[in-house]
Amino acid sequence: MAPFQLEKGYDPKVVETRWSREWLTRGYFHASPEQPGQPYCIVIPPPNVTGSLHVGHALNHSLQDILIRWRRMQGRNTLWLPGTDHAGIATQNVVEKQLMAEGLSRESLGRERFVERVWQWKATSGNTIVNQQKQLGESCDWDRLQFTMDEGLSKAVLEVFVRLYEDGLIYRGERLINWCPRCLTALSDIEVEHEEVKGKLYHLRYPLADDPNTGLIVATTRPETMLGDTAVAVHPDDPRYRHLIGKKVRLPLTTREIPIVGDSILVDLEFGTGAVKITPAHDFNDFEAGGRHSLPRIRILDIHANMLNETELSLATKAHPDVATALAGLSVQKARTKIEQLLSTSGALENPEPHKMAVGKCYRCKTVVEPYLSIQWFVKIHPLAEPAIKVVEDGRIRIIPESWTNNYLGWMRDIKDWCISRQIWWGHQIPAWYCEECNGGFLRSKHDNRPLIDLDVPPIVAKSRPEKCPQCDSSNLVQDPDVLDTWFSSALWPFSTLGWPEQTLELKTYYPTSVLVTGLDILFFWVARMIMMGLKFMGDVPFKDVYIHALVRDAEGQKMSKSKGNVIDPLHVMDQFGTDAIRFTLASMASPGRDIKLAEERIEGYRNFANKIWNAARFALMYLDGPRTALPPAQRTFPDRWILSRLAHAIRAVTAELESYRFDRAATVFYQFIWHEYCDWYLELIKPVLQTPEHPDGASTRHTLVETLETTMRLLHPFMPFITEEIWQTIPHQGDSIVVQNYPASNEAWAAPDAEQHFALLEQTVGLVRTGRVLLNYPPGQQIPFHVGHDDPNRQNQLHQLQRHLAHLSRGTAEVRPSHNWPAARLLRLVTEGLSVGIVVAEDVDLKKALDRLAKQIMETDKELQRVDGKLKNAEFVSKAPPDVIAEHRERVRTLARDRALLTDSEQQLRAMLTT
RNA sequence: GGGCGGAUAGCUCAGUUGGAAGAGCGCUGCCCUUACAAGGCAGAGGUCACAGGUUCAAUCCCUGUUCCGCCUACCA
Repeated sequence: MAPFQLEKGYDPKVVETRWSREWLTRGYFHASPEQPGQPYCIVIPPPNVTGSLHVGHALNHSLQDILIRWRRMQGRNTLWLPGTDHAGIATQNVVEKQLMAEGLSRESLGRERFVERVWQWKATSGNTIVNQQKQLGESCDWDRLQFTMDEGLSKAVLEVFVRLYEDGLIYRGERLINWCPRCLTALSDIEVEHEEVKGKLYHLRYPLADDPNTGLIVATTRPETMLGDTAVAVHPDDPRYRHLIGKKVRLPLTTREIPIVGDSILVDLEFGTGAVKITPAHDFNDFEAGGRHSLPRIRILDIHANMLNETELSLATKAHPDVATALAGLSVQKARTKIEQLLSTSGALENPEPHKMAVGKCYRCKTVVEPYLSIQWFVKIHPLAEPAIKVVEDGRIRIIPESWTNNYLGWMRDIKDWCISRQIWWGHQIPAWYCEECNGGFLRSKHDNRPLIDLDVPPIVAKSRPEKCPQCDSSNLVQDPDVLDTWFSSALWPFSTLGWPEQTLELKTYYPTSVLVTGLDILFFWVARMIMMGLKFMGDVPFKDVYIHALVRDAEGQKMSKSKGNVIDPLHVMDQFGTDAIRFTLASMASPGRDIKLAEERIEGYRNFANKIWNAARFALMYLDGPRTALPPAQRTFPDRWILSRLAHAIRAVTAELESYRFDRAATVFYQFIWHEYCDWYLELIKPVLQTPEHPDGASTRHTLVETLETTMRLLHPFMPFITEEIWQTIPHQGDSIVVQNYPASNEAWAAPDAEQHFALLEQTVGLVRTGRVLLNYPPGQQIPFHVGHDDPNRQNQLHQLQRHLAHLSRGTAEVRPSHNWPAARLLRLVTEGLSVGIVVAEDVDLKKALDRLAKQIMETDKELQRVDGKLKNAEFVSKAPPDVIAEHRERVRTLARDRALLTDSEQQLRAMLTT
């Protein structure tokens, strides 16, 4: 007796709400080091606390959940550790926008109240994404949800900072850094996105100091920085200019004279005019060159990337008074136009030419960043990078797909020191203090009142605020106002979340984690840094595998973005097609090394797949009344033995694909097995048994039906957790939830090569009959009489055994006997590979379609025959190809020739029918 | 500028340790056959980007070319 009935169509909503809640209530996802089983741990890439679930998360999280559910069912001690990232700049921007709407600003609030305000915001809105993750069915251990600014994780950050400082791997220095004039903070190199734009290459004429009638033409894309020039460089081997090295030029618009230096690194003989202006305070290369030639650095821009005010400008650059007036306070863009005018008027501007160039933009707000001279904190990265290179080279960390390995190694070998200080308020404040007493007081910034601390002021670095200055005992200490790069705390994620620096049981059990699943976009931001920090502080890799998945794009291959309006909202899609459908879609499209172009039709297709599964379960439930007997596999009916064999194959295949992270291929296996093998053939094959009361095979067939369906649900569960749970609960089963059942293991006793062979013949025969039916315009419902036969006596014998199935699946009455015994008249004969079927032709049938088909098949057979025979006639092929290949070709020629004869025969008979 | 990946059916993509080209969607025809029309059955559709080379045999291996993505980079 079926315990429940299922609705006619699958309605995901009710099912999903119920089970996602139920799973959590029952605590299935809670992990504990005491649990048995080999540990399997994944830490989630913590999404920004400001975020909401986008389709990239959906992909990333679906893949992890598949792995986690799979391993959990395999009996591993499984932990999927969730959390969110405080996302310094991004979050600060969100809250600042809110303040702006209220007519406030962070400066007006002050640091303390602002940070309080962000925490408030986090408390009310910060869990959006977590709730959405639960909706997606993610089987994270939510009891262990972490936030990068939680107390424990902050403790880890302090510990790491202090130890790196003590090891000499963190230092404070004055450098050119990437500055975002909108976020008003430094950025690391990788936080800058480069974009190619059309600019101009300007030619400026700098007259020689001792011979103003001659001069140098320098080429530049940024004429507005010329007031900050402190030298001009030429190549020391350049015959055009070599003699000028050591002389001076007069810097236009100013009263300054600057030297001409020889520099073979900065100057490319081939490019531009061969002469380059050097502006050490506003260009990375020029900064380096300035260092090489001990040039002064003249800053002409303020923190907003505007020109300094009139006084500052004239003082710093010795610009002519009218020039300083004209330029003061202008933005870079406006200053460029103005300078162009001024130079043009003074005759120093030569013809500019169009020029492609890359501009850097802030990855958070897309504002053009400026190279900016300032004092920042840096991580000395090479000592950390070296071991991180080695573990990948040695295979202790495997990157999948492997092709990204070189990318990683290349970047790591050329890595630059990491600028970790940010001039924002939301984040981990740098644990460094400065003594105001010893240093005679600090100036404060006009903008936000931060103390301005010179490079020569020694920091006191400690995990907590020192009581007093070790030099002078003063308690007048000022903490460094900067906070750390968000990615600094993220880098510690695999061990900080497990309790480090405490030596917890969790840390011992789950570190190193098993695999890190992530998109390529944060390979350098995050993955590389986790590897470095893990090796440094845990002495071991943070994970063994790094699986890198694709980026999700829209159907046209465009990057999804709000401004383009092409964003697919996973929540909307989940609502429309069901969570299982979107999960399965993303898994099926996760082919390595290729971006995902996501179209809604695909999701719809897998919604249909879910519905198909649902109806297969309904079918099973309809026919489960009556006893069920478990016979040994070998004693079961042909359809049962066949489907068990195919199921065993599916189990092997899915497991192998999961082991190699081929989610896409696993999905194909499921689709093929469930839809085409299980539904299209198996369920059809057993209908006669199920629909016959008291059928002798009934009890065993019902058992196999349940057994295969139940196993398939467990096999599929990691991919489609909701529908499989719902069906599993409805059909006969043991246990409380599919979540905690064993994952199917391949069963050798199920393998039945003979049944598979029988099936191939059955499928081929039924296919031919059905084709014939269409050619003769017999409607699908009409019973038709037909003959079947095979050249091979073994096969002929198999056909006899299959007779009932043939008749049932072809909807007709089957006569099995050799084709030479068939009636000559009124028969459409179709032939493939020795197999013949003959379908009785009724009086009023139009034979044209059938004749066309026969003619076409004869042609194709001929073509193939020629091709294969041609190869066999090639002496070199026969002498050099392996014997089994040659034998195969010979066999093929024989079969084709036979088929051809029979087909021609059939055609003639059909034509004869036309004339009678 | 350097590196990587891609080019296979109308579309989106699998695949081949080299030996008869695959799926899904879409399309065409016939069917509401008592699990499913979100369905069933049958079918059409491809010199596997181009040019060379290796081989008995290349969609697959090698070289070059073109086009498209991505990463990276200081050509002022």
